[in-house]
Amino acid sequence: MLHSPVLEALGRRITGGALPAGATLTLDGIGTEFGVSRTVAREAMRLLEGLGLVRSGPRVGIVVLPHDAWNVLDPRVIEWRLAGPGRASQLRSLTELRQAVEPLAASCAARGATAAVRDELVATARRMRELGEAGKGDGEEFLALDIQLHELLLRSSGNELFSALADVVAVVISGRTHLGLMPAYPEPEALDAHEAVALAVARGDGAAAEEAMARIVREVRGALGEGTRS
Amino acid sequence: MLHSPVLEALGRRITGGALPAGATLTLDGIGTEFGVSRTVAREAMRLLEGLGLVRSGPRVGIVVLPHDAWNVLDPRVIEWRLAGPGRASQLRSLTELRQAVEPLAASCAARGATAAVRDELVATARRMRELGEAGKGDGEEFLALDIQLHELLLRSSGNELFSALADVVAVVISGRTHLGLMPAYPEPEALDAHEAVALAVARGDGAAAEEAMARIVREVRGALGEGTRS
DNA sequence: CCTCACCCATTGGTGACACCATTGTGACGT
DNA sequence: ACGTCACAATGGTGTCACCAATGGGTGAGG
Repeated sequence: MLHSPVLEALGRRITGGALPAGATLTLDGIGTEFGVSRTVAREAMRLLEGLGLVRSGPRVGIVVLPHDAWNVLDPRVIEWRLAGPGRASQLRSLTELRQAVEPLAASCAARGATAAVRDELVATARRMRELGEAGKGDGEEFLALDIQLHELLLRSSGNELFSALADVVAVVISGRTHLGLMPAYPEPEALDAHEAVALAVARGDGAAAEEAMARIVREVRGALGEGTRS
Repeated sequence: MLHSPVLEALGRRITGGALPAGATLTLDGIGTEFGVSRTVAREAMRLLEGLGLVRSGPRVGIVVLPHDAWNVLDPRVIEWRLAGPGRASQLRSLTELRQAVEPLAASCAARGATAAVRDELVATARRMRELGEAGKGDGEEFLALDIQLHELLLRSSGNELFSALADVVAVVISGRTHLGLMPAYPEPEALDAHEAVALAVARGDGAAAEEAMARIVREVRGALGEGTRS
């Protein structure tokens, strides 16, 4: 897979704004810049076209499209934008999406999760409380548990569209701690809410799970929304 | 653009289940079947790979991946699955996603929409009521208005991720009437709810907009959830 | 029966080529 | 001076023939 370098570089360059909408590229240009043949440049370009980042036509070359034509829900586009400038804005959009999706996903999981998943959820929440109360709320282990809990919920929702967001949510959560936005001692309410979700799902109480998850996401949103009012 | 036929055909075949997970293809096979060169077969295959439908490697050919590896949020995948068997299940998943996203989007739109959009929303809702009470709830014009209202809301939410779902929601809505699931005389509650959303957004009342939109989507879900209990 | 090395089918990547749509330019006429 | 039309340059689209790399099946050997 030799496109990776080309695709990655171009994708990041476009989503990062280094190549603004309306900028044009040529296959030969790409080929010579990356020291790669026309064919692989073409394939990378096709992928970019599939992501809605560019449009190509004879005589005009490869034109960068405005951001409202992008497939902003594609994991690759999300990752690129999360890595470039505008990371904060992207994080807010994603958190808003989480706010919409995760409560309902939790409610669905309360109806559809297997017994094994229910057990794992409460065990995870319990472990999170232990670590949090030990002042390790900003550590890798706490992060891994946090991700695991949310991923378990989304994947057990019985809705493949929610499951598809699990990776994205994982990236968002890890982004928050790696950006140093997590306190060593998490808010007790956050710990309570995580445990409440797990327990509600375990006993099949969809409404309670939904409400507790809504509390979690609201807290997350408040934590990173400070100062960046749109 | 010669990949379109190949990409479309293969995509539909895979998402439709005609090519089950584990099935293998070869570039030469694709080329001869569609009367196309290896290069374009390769590019079509790259696109499919980008959608998570297949994986390709030397000596192994192109293998179809299980459905949990698919980019189920990609508009093309959604369209293909909506056209094939499993349309009903896909429709339920999408409606669940709408249930999660649209209420929050309406709430955001109440804060962010322009004056022009607010006016257009109430005009659209009013026109829907007229048509609905005239017994044209299953017609093309009513459908167009319904789509317009939801699209305006999503696009005015100020969240690009919600905006990206506008096309999908449009397809879902149109799918419902084209499948003959819309009554000529819509439920009065549905008409009321649409108007309530428009008015709430117009006066900037996010909570009311959210609540009214939740009513709409709940009604939709009930309408197509009958009989297909999972 | 298990292990391991080898073979070869099939993708990955390259370069050269013909084709054609689009666009910009310039000539021509009014 | 301005509009129209035709032509040529540009750069993507599709094809072909070729070589390199890889990895799974196969068969020999323990």
